[in-house]
Amino acid sequence: MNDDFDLESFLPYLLNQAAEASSLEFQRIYKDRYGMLRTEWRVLFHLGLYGQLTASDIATRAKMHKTKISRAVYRLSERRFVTRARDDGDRRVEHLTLTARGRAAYDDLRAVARRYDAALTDALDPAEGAALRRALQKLKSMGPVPIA
Amino acid sequence: MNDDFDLESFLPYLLNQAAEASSLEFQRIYKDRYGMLRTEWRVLFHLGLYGQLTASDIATRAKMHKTKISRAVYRLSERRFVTRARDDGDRRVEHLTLTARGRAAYDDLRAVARRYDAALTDALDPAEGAALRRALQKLKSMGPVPIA
DNA sequence: CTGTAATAGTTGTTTTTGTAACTAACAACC
DNA sequence: GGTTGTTAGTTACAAAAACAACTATTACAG
Repeated sequence: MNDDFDLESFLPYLLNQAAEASSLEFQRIYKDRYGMLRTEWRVLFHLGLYGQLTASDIATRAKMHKTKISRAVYRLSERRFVTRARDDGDRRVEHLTLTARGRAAYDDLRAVARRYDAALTDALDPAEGAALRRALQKLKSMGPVPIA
Repeated sequence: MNDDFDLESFLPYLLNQAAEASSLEFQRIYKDRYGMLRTEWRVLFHLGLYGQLTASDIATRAKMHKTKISRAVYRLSERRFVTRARDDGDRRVEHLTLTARGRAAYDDLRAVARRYDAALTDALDPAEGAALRRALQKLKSMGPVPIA
């Protein structure tokens, strides 16, 4: 029944499994501590890292759909993690900023992320880890691959 | 606003982005050609690769929840990609097999997957690709990492 | 100006997933 | 043989994601 194709080393499959496994515990933390969803965590991190941004900025940077961001921002502002401020020049756009509470959550989670990343990296040979990151960067910023 | 933490190289995030990017086009193919969902494709591949299996076998191998598999099997059998046969000894278990139609779909998609994987691999240095697969295997089969 | 297109963000509806509770069949122990 | 526990798989309900249509505002072409 078997042939030469190996599902376990098919890159899209393998990547998904590794991504899922490596996200699990971190997810548990931001969920348990702050009741956040994945999208919310991402928005929080973008604001923490890059400062004031608009929803569109985040959509572009994080490659997430704007509706997901809209809802994430809604929930984050509801819980006082971010504040929204209308732009004076263009009243369609909203500038998003972390509140003190939001920044505290970000600082906390960033510290966890750092330790978590370090722990993952430790499980790999140094060269392997470096190659992994390089390869992942290439893959993620690779356009559509021409196949049949 | 910035500090030394880099979101773009945080492994869980990076892995997710790479996984998503690298799955996109393959997903489009099994969806367009056979109207399959990700779970359905996975079930199909497991049956194609390992022959007759039960839902539980697949759940164990693919680390997917049994409800997902139950629904995937339902849809696959509805569309005549797989057949279900009760076990005589133990009437709780069902043996799943690909139909001719299912095997044809599997053969087709496996060929696509092979080409797709090759194309992805080509975008990487040979050593990089090898390190990537090794690292991903380690990550996916790594237990919970002890963090704060 | 004014009508048309474009952009920022939101809302509504449909799919898909996650989780928990369920049924049916078997096992095993007394 | 009758409880109690376990396993295979399904179903029901709640949470989340995907997709499309929408409002409000700005740009801009004639």
